[in-house]
Amino acid sequence: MAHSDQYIDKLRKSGLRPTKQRIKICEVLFDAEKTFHFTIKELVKIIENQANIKVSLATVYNTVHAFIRKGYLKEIPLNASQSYFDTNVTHHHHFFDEEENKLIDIHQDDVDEVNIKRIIPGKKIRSVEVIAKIVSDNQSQK
Amino acid sequence: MAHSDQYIDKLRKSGLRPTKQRIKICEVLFDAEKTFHFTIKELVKIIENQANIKVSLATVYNTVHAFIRKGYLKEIPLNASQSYFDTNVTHHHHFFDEEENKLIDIHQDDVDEVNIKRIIPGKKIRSVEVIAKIVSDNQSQK
DNA sequence: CAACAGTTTAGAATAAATATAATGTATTAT
DNA sequence: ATAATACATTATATTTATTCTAAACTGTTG
Repeated sequence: MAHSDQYIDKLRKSGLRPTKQRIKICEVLFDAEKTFHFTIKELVKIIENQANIKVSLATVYNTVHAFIRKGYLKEIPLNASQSYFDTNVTHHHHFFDEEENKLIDIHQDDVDEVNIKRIIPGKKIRSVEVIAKIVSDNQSQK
Repeated sequence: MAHSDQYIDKLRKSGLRPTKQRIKICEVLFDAEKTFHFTIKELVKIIENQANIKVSLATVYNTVHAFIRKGYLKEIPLNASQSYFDTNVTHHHHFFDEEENKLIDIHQDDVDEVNIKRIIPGKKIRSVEVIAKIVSDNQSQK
């Protein structure tokens, strides 16, 4: 299976040995047809449902964070009670639906390059993310 | 004191009665020469230092959230273990220094208008925020 | 001054995230 | 292969931010 090799590669590059549990996590994260957003809790639930194997919370946390460090996952900047992660690591942005508490991807092409004129001496920009909060548009009413 | 009247006004408009504790919170938040960022913990510490009066955690949380609802404070979208708030409610953006865990304002004029081409049916954009994560620029090294 | 509505508070409850320490598994050198 | 070693996994405990709760308090009104 070609996928499996990729997972092993990702794990090794993240400084982790390829174990059954970690490969299972990779399958859920990187085998999906589409990229998706998740919280740790949701990820654990998905694994539990699909799985013939038990993976502990701690392992999930550790593996996800190793992938974040390495850039295989992204954390979505959102002040929520739980952290949101994204398997889409390409440069893109988000709508956050405040009423349904749902994230929606905005493709990079749908947002003009964000041009920041200010610079901080000795620092460089590692990433730029746009969060657009949306709500129902009840323009008709009132 | 003219300031005091403003505080009472803000509290009333937020659906809160003007009490000693709440006015104290207003003083710390809205009396500063410059706008600033804070976590609840930091806010409590500032109040404790300045104060002749004890204000409980619960009161601080409740009051801050009432102000957020009303738009007198802004929550900064950042996936951190604690929530970050901003007394600057004008439209602006942030650098987040990942090494020092520090927020830096970016004035609206320093970022070109973010143009989002995509729309979500039935929804309207309530706010657009840019977060630029920055790290040390060790360009000299390798 | 008694009754009432709304406040404040300390402490308890909740929940996410992280740390710990014991047990389990894989790898290495022999 | 096998013993020795290094790394993993797990359940559980801990930590920390936030929210809830219930009792005590304050101030206003009849």
